[in-house]
Amino acid sequence: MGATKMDFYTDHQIEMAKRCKSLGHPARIAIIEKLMEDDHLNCTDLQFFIPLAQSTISQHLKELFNAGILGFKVIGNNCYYYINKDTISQVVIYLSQIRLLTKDNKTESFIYFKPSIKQKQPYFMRI
Amino acid sequence: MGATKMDFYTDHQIEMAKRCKSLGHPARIAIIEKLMEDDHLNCTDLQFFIPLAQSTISQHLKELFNAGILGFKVIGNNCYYYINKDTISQVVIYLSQIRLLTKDNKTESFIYFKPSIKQKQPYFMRI
DNA sequence: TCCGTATATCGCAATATTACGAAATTGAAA
DNA sequence: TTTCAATTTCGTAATATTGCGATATACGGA
Repeated sequence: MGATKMDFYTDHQIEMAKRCKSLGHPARIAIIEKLMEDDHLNCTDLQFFIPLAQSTISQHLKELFNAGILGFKVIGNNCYYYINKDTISQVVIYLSQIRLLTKDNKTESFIYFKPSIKQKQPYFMRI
Repeated sequence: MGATKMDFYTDHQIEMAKRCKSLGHPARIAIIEKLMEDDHLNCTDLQFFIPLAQSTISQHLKELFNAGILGFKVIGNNCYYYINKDTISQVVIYLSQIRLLTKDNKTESFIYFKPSIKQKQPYFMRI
């Protein structure tokens, strides 16, 4: 279908997914890395660093803004986006909690190939 | 087009985007939260917690596996996925660096509405 | 061996995303 | 006022994602 079923999930799950999703495109990662170096780049400037049309970059900026990852300021006719550190922190805290609260899996395992399944990596089987 | 231009980006950017993208769906967030609580759930068990078809859950598990977020073990006929803490750590470290290396924007600003633009939030204008 | 369970894969339909060029809007400059 | 530059929005085409049912494969037990 392509349409995500939304009625089951919590607001927090939906919010975290939206934030991660907005980071889930290499162009948007590249934009963030550029803005990290220089917070005085406008949409036009970013065209020189990322080989996409200006309208496409604008769309990516909008998506990052809608996810709360970026904010922006208007100076005259120029629009300067900046990284919203608070939002990044929230994602970092969430993922850190996932990592911390996940139990270590100390079970011994050995490599086991399940022949029918076309995975690129082998299965690991616990005895 | 719908097809991401890939030739420009670094491997690291593509990898980070892939990892974030795999976290960018509420069903996959919900799966991870369940696996965090209990690492002994198989695909069939997850159906009781997440209202999606088994084939759909299997697809989500595969995507998380392909992004390196999950690993799995086969015991008999059951397949137990577990959270790959190392991968989560890598994402945490990457985002922490973004946050740390981003300069604080101390410029004063005031709220400014640009009437033509249908953003939900006001623009901020630096004097 | 045959059957049931678990799971990945396939095929399909509906929707979303990505990308671009063109058009519209605004502020600033001429 | 007219023009220019910056940016968002629109329209459109190509591709990707999401979700489901059906199917195929493998394992374990009867």
